[in-house]
Amino acid sequence: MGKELTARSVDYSQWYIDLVKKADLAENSDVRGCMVIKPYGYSIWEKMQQALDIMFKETGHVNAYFPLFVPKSLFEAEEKNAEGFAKECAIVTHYRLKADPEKKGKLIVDPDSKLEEELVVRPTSEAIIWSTYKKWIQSYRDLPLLINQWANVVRWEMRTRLFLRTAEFLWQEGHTAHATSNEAVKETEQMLDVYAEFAETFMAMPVIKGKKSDGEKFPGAIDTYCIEAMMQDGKALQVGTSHFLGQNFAKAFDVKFSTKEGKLELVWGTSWGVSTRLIGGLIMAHSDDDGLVLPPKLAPVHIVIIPIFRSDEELLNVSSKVDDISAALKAKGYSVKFDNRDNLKPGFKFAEWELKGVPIRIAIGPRDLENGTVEVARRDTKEKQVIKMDDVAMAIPRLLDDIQSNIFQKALKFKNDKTTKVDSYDDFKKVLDEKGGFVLAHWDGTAETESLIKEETKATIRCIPLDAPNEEGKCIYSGKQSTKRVVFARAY
RNA sequence: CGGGGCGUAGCGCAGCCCGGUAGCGCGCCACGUUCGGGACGUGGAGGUCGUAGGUUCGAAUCCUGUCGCCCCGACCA
Repeated sequence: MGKELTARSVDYSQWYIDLVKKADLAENSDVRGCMVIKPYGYSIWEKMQQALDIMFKETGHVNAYFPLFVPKSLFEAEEKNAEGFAKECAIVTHYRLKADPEKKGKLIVDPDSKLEEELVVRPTSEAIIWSTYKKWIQSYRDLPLLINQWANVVRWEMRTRLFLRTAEFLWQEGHTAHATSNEAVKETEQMLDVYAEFAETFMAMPVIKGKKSDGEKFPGAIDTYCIEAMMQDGKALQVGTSHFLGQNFAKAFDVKFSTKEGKLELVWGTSWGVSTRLIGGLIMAHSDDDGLVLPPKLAPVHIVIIPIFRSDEELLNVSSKVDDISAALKAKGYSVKFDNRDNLKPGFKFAEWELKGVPIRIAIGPRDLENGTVEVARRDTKEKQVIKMDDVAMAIPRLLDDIQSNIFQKALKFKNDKTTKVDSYDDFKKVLDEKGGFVLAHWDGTAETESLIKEETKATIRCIPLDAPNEEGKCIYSGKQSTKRVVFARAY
């Protein structure tokens, strides 16, 4: 990726794309706006899925799967939702091709196969799921209904960027139905907490939990909660959302239940999701000029072992030791890769695995065999130490824990250092241009002010933080009264 | 949809202005020397130059159309 670029340079965006490609995570597909996730990139997604899925199950959710296609009449049922997504939908209008009578070997859409009703390729699944929930929910005994699905969705974005915004992406979407507003709000907040915990514990990425302004919230939601993370160029990235839907979808799809008292009431809903964008966030939050830095809890390979050898015989000797070490580490549940390729020199392998972000590298050569030692190098700080072979199985777990927390602390410090309180519009603009990051400022709560600030500075209100203390102040733009600071930032 | 750029070997690119045997680097294959921080030598395989048409004795190169991609905007719960 070239030493002239650093993780925080103005060319961050290009640097990021290059890294995604060089680390073998993903590439642009020949299909417009779509992405091919390569095996190494996908394995990171699988690690994320595993961890999240456990957390969803622990909070009482189950997995199911709903159709990719949403009949247009269902899609338009919840007006705000439909309107919000209308401009970025792929639509199926025909179901058949036929041989082109004009051009041999070519196919055309068969005009006779026009669908009576178009099918929208889901940009999100509320419509199809709530139309199904109507059939599933009759009584308070059917509630709460706590379902998640792992799926792909399609949003026909004008411009795309690997992982951060692609025309098709993978995600999970939870859709729950509840008997009371209070319970649904609790669910919304609980899942936001799950996301925040996942981001901080697994991704080692500190986040701010908050609510979106009315202008930024999910179409069809009463409240949109989100977690916002900071990338190393100081820009914000929304990495998860949780929506309190009120009774909007229940109304649109006529989903009612009988209460214990025999009354018929509309159910209350939530939806929440995280996507493969998390991978982009992970990369941009931790990587350095040598490549990815993966937190141990999400690294597909925890430890790579690189043999140093001159001859087949030396490789054989090293290998037998490696087998012992590798077996001991695997027994503790770690993923271990023995890179015994004989066409590459050790230095090349070091660089390559660093590029891929493997947290720990162990090198073993003839010298180590003599001394009963190995060289252990950690990816995050690049420190190397020589330790006794017998100590490896004990030392590695500690080291991995240390790496996990070190990466988090580093990101936390960065986030805190790049978070600034400002009280005037001039300071606001100055901080955005010179320092970047999150800017905490008073806002009068109006959509007009929000959109004017966005227009003039490209900064958006990332969220109204849940933990913001009440504080009297004046809106930096309009000077009107405000009781809380909100988080502004330029964002991806 | 606007502004800019690019389609030539698996990848990255040169060649095009000024038409004349399709090249370079990386990677790949074989052999040898190397191997504790991105090795080297020798030999080899691999391309209808995005696509359609035109000009020409002859087109990667000139002309026209067309398709696609990338970057910057507009757009983006």
